[in-house]
Amino acid sequence: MVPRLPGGNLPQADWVALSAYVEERSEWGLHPERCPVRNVLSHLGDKWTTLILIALAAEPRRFSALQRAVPDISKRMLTQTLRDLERDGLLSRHVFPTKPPSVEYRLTTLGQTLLDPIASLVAWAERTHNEITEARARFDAAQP
Amino acid sequence: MVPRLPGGNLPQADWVALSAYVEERSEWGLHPERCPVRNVLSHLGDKWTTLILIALAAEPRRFSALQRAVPDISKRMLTQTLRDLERDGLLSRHVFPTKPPSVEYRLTTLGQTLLDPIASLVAWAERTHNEITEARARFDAAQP
DNA sequence: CCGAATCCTTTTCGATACTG
DNA sequence: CAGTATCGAAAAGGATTCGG
Repeated sequence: MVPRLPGGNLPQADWVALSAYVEERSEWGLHPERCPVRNVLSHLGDKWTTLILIALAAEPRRFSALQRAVPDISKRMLTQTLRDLERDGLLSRHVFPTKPPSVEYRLTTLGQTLLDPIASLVAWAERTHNEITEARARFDAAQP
Repeated sequence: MVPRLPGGNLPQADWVALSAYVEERSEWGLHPERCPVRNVLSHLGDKWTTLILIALAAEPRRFSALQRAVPDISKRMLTQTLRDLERDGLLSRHVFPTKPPSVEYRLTTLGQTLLDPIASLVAWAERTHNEITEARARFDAAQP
């Protein structure tokens, strides 16, 4: 049994895919660990991961270049985020034995495949951020 | 000047869109607040928002139904997440004056438009989570 | 230049108890 | 049923210092 469309005007592919996903997993809901979506989202969920991936979209960059691309990240968080991404196989780290040493980070093939979903999110954000800002203002104005 | 492709085999649309985005904003980098992407991502970044949106993809649900769909969320976080989504205009809240009262949440038109990017992410997660798990194991095994 | 280590603050979240 | 209020634990993040 396919549930009815919420508004009646949404492209099918989106909600069908998502509700199918939820239905298939209804035995254990969206439980943590066993659920790949939870796993991935918890990753992209942190403050910096997606920004680093975006900064590496066009070309490999060095540590200091990444710091300039994301101006308000600390060295600590940049190091940690890069390590996590390397661990997941989304980027690779290349050390050049210059003096002083330089280190380059580049997306792996796997990492590049994530750019498509991210680009989709970014485009959505640009399209809708005015509308969202207005919605927030309305909501706050209606509050006692 | 368009930067060179990292691997040489990525579909153009993705990285072109993203690097264009970064280049355009290079004056102020990806600074917080002024940057819609930061704003949106910080939202989807939290632990529950995306899961709630997925749970509402197919049909409107009541508070308790949402708790069943996302079994490990607390009432506190469910309330808070729903409020934030309502504030952003992504879902609407409908109170039915029954006894005891029931409250239904449904995606707005704006909220529905976010399902497309989310579905893209979910699909990516399903495609790649095996590969990511293996990458993690390799990385951890290589560690002293 | 790149990053590890330490300390400390802020934010997020869960448990519990209580209300219309 | 659908929340609110309060508290404390835990995680995330920032500042600083040090080293290869």
